[in-house]
Amino acid sequence: MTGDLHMGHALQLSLADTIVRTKRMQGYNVLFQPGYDHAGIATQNAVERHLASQGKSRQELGREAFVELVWEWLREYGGKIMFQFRRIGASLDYRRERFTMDDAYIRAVMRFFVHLHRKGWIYRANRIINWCPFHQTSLSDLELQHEEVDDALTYVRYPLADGDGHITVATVRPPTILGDVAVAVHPDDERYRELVGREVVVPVVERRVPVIADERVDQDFGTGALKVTPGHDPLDYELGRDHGLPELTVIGPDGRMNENAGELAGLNQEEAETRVLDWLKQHDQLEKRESYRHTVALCSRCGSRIEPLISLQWWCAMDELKRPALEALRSGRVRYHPESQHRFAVSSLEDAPDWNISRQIWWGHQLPVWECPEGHETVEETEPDACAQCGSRELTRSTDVLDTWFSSALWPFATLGWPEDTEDLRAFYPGHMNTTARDIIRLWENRMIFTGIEMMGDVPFHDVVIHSLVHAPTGGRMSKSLGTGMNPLAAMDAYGADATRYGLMKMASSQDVRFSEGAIEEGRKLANKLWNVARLILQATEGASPEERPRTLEERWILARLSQTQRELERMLGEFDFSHLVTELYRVTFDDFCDWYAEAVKQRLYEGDADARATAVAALERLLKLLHPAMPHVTEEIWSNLPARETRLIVARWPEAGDDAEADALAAVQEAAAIFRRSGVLPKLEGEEKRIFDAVVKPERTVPGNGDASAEIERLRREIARAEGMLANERFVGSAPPQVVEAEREKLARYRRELDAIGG
RNA sequence: GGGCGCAUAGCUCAGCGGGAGAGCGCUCGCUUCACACGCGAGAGGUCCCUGGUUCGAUCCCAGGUGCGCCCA
Repeated sequence: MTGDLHMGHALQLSLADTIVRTKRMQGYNVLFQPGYDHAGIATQNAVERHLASQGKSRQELGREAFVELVWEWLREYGGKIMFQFRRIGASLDYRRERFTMDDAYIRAVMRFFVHLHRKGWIYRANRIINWCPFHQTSLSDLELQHEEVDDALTYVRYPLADGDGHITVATVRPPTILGDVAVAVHPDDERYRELVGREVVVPVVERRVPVIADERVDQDFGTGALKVTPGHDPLDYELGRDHGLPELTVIGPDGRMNENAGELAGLNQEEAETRVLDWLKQHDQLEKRESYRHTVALCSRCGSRIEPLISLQWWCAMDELKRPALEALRSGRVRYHPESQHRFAVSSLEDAPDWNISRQIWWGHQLPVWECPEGHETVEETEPDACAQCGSRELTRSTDVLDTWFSSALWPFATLGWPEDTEDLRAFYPGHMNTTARDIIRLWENRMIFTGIEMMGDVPFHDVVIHSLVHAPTGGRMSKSLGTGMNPLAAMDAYGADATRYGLMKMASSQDVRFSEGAIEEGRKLANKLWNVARLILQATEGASPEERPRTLEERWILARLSQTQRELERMLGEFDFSHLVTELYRVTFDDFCDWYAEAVKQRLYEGDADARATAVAALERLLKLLHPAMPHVTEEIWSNLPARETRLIVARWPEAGDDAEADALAAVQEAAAIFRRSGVLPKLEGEEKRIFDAVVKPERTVPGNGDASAEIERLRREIARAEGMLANERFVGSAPPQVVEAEREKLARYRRELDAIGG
């Protein structure tokens, strides 16, 4: 909400808007709805930074004042992006803007939470979670970033309790030694077999802990002996749970050593590490340190190193929710495009663990959970008068808020008035398509699907288009901090919004794509070409009314060609093949419309041929309509200069694709032009073909290219030899499909005709 | 370690069983009355490597090499 338009938005809007505009022109009742989620952590982070710059903290303000400050902040800085959406031409229904913190939306979120809680699918439990020490909140697995860092691997000797030797353990986090409750080895590991069941002494705290055996230990990591710290490592947490070990935490929510750390309590981790290493050196238990490169989890918002921590959180059980959603994916009721992303979405959902939905921040939907002094929990959509169990009136609301995605999951129907039964819901739920990037599949798409099925009884949409990730021109991730970010607003300044849309769609082909300024330049060229050919036609037709009255070959041909192209475009749109779609728009404009049709008909327009003029305006209209969904601004502007237009182009009727039998009717002329331009040999053409050839090629003023007749003869002879060779091969003629052999014979005949025509 | 994907013209990328393509860049020629953000022509490629299947492989299969992204 407080961000600027980035490449991802621009690409997504370009794709979606192209579909939306086409469907709207085709007569569908289209809803393309804008809005924002409240971006809990990101927004709170921004406001806290602002506070910090004034030397204040949210704790000083208190919760209520802080939340009010966030609202002020949003009023001041929020919503700018909606103007940027307009600028790129996204034809959203801007009157219907929604926000996940609207009162009505909050009611929907409360309804959803209470619904799941009553079903028993929301529960509270102590588990190891990802803790951001900066934001002081839990994070879901999906809100992390992973980054490679250079670290040290420390080899530490743990003496056996009975005084006979030691086990060496390798760790990247020495301070967690204080929380060790065991040392684990692999049961098959010969080196440690005899030690299983004995005890070792944990350094610094000098606690006796058992040596246990577990198959999950990686024998090849470090020394093959693993220190077990259930309080501070996810794998250790599982080991500890399965072996009935205590869960000891030594690092607190603030990232500092806690009271269990004895004399190290209160130190930050850097200080604690120094103290632990000193102790180890003094006691000759530090075997060695070696450099070690590994990936660590960071908070995707602030970059702090994530602290795995045992914490009491609210969870949403996934087993029941995901079952019908998986069924919808497997049956194709919801289909991700391309197919590879469908498989990814299915496996992501299959593997989805229970969802940590609580966050310890202030900005968001506060949980509808009230507690009485007895510790009873009352869960209601609105504040209850008394505890449901003991009737106490001293109720305190939970201080946790919900994961932003928990509320976003309701977007497809909460924005339409749910839980009220509204006309909008009946008209627009379920929707049809949704488009986003791959990393949003697990965060949002899958969650909208199971939420829609659970609350609405149907999926929220049927097609999900996963578009490419746009990378920096150098290939890596786009990143503001690396200076490799590309700004779509700058691209629009330099090339225009239509060109930017075109370029982004051109890039939307493969899974990952490098940002290419050339693609946007191509879009600008197309817009410019279109503008100029429209000028030609408007100037040369003197206000003629559009009407398709084809009298000549080039007119029958261009109308057939436009119809054929339109069918191709419709097919590509149906397959969400945007890259080929815009390429086809470029081709039909430059090659068909400008280079052939416009050149061929130009003279007749100047001469005042009424049929030619009416047909030219009509053909231009069809071209504008085909281009409009991809390039709305320039087409609308040209359209506004057209005579006798009945409406604005955005709501004009999509054309009916007509007969395209004559779509190749210019082939002979085009072939002749190619030969002439290469070789200077004038072809034998008559009647209309001759007239079109002369008008387009202008042989009297054309200096043939670098080739000459002999080069052309040479080329054709090579082709003939190749085709003859293939057809002389009995195994080819015998094994290849008949139509392939036949095609080869036809090509041979054509080459011979052409050779004959130029006198070879 | 697991998953997905990519390697084709100088660059960005299409094509994916029967003659190697586009746009940009480059070279050459065009004051053609819509457009030089233009028109026309041209040069430029062991289609990553090694095997296999096939009458035929850039395309299918196996292995290798080099990259990118996501997740442990």
